Amino acid sequence: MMELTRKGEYAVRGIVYLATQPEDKVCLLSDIAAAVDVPATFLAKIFQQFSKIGLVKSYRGTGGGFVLGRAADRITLLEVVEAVEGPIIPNRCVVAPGECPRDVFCNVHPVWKRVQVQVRDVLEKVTLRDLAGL
Amino acid sequence: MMELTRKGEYAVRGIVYLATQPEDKVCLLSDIAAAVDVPATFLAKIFQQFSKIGLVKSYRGTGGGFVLGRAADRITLLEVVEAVEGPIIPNRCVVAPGECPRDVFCNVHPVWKRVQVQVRDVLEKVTLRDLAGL
DNA sequence: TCCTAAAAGGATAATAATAGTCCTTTTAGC
DNA sequence: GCTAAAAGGACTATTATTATCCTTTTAGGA
Ligand code: SF4
Ligand code: SF4
Repeated sequence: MMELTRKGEYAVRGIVYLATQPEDKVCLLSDIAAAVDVPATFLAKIFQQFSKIGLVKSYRGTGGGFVLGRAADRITLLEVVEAVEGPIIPNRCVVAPGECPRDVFCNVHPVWKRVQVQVRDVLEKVTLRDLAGL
Repeated sequence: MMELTRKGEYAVRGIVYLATQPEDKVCLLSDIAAAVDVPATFLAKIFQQFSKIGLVKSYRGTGGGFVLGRAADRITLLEVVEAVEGPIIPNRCVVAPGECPRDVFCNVHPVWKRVQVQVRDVLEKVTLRDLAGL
């Protein structure tokens, strides 16, 4: 239960690797993929998602590649994970009131909410700089 | 991400309902299923899992049904969830050292461990008695 | 002992999600 | 115009989820 998918795992690996590189260095997707041992075509999709929301900046054509969209200490693990896995939702009822008709009287509901807060809290306190370990 | 499956949700609903009943009352699966709005055939499978590990006691034949295997305040939400969803594993590397060859130098690894601890902690502190709301 | 109630177990099936691959298109540098 | 590299789209294989249905076992009661 609550397992990160490969996609999520690959996403973290890839962007953490970027964070270990000099911040002005434009990295090739193929290099990143090789370095973190992820299928390049799959990682491409992931970085496209990152790019759309500005987590990374991409340059096309010769000399192109990727750099972080912000300083490594201003990107949290939570952002990275949510970018590819979607929001942290331990149970559908936490997403919005009314999702489950039982939520008005349900005592379990607040527990899932608590789980959500705790997980988000852990992930939010970790930045790419922490993970790069420099 | 981290979403409980229907099975898990149904499992919680079903056993919480049992906890709201008088503790010596043998409840029919069909009644439980109707009360918590879950397909009876599906809930049957879930309660079979509960039964195997003693979370509920089952009686077959006429007058049969289910009762809690222990007092409601001695069954935690964690146990219930893990019974049907398996252990709380935010990422494969937390299950055992060596699962991922990178874990020796990986800074992300301990974060997932922390997530695991936090989630387990929240769920462990809640018992069926709390959830039954009596 | 036979009938009926009820859970246990097993097989199967439809749908959705995951984990990719491959090909074409766009963009940019030389 | 050639080449490098990311972006986008279509497609596929595998696995997990969400069930349903049928048969078997167990037990109670007439
Ligand atoms: S935990 Fe309660 S509110 Fe949430 S989905 Fe389950 S029954 Fe509904
Ligand atoms: S978080 Fe680190 S140790 Fe865990 S699977 Fe990913 S790379 Fe491996």
